[in-house]
Amino acid sequence: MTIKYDKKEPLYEQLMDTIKVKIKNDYKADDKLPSEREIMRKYSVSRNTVRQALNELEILGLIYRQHGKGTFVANATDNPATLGNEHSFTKQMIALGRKPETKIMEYSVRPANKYFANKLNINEGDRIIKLKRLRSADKVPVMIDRTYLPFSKFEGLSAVELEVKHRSLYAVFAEDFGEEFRIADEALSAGRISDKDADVLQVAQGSPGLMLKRTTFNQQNEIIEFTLSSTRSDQYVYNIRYKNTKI
Amino acid sequence: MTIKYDKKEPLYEQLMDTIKVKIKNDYKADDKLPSEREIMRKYSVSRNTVRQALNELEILGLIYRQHGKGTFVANATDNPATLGNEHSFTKQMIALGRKPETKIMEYSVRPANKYFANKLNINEGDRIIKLKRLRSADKVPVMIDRTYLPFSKFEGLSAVELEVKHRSLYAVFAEDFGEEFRIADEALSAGRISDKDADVLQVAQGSPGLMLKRTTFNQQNEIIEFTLSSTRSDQYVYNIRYKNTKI
DNA sequence: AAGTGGTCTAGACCACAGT
DNA sequence: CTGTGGTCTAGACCACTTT
Repeated sequence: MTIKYDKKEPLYEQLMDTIKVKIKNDYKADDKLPSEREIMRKYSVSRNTVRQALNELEILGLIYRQHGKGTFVANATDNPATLGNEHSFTKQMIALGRKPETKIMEYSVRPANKYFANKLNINEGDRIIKLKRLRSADKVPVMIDRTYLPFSKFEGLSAVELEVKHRSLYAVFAEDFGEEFRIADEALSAGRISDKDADVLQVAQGSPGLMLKRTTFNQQNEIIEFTLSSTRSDQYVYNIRYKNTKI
Repeated sequence: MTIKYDKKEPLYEQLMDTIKVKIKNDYKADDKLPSEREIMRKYSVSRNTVRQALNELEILGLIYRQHGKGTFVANATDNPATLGNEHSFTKQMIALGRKPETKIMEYSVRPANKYFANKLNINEGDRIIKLKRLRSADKVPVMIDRTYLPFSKFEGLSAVELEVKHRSLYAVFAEDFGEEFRIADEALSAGRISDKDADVLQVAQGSPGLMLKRTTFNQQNEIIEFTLSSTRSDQYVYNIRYKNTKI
């Protein structure tokens, strides 16, 4: 792996990606990385560039540093991403050096029953779009999302945009439908993965899973999305960073 | 406010504090800060030093930058609720109309093993305080917290303060020890409640539970707390509200 | 003493936004 | 075009850890 000037990507990002791959393939937790000065010589970049790459990796929780001792690989299962407040599955997985994939298992339009009418704050019988997606990382199934959308707001939503063009749901909401989200409420709990989902996620029946419900509101405070997610507990950790804003 | 070389504090931290005060007193949300080059001249520091200070403020969520336009004051009330407010177990239960109770099951001082030394970023063998607490709501057991603190920072911590006087851990940290938290990283996952905890929480063995790890950093970025929580999935839901800042 | 990460300088050029 | 933040270099010295 070499670092090139002519690429569009900044040097420190190329360096980050290179180190990410090495962490994933060659190193294990608490292994020592080469010193900043060694990395600098090896890739012919300045020390500031090396430090910029390492700073980002530190923020992502992939490495930790000890003054006077060195830079070490963090335990990936303990502290995966801290990613600000990034709650996009795809971006989280990329940040962790894993290859995300999303497969649409179902795309249908149907009348809302009482439960979903209530969740989307529409009338029973109004049409809704149901989108069932399997999220994987490095070919390992991680999460099943069931997303329910009011048809009236997203008529013409194309599965192709999501699956083939790899656009995020929020990007399509904003760019194709002018629906910018203002608030997203998430509720996390633990439960047993249903037998049907367990087969898809390739875990034993009765396995525990992280369950997530999300309700998203647009700028006019209308509900634009209700999603139920079921997640393999051994493959996914939900990270949140709280900042004390009091100065 | 001036920046001085002779102080122990690095220049960029002095600059951070100076700008923090200005944000608090002189600016309001979305106000434009002076450009990096202006700040550089004003305080006679290099641009890298200015950028280091601004990077930290950006990570803290106090400012945001726009390429080509400038640096602006962020809205302080954004993104997830700060700890000590809605995410205090006690306040959350009160908000739900339930009567919270906390019982200290264990309070001990012991040498840190490798795992906890690593988690608290101290040396193996350094003393730590272990605090095990059972949280209940309306007499129903909900959560077991195991909190580990560096003894060097909290020598003299009294269990009485917590149990009898009903003060929160964060209140005691701040008021009795001058340790204000700056960042708290939480990792949520699902798992099976251990047999020992299942007895205490009065659930069947093997029941799923919401597992939480929290690492708290003080203003100097030192770790002041590491907590492991095990929660009854039928009694506790973790809620987060995301707000969209941009637009 | 030697090696590590942490801080700092004084430059330079690039990419983006507004005139 | 000017001014902004973003990236990058080639040095320097400091603070900490281990030998």
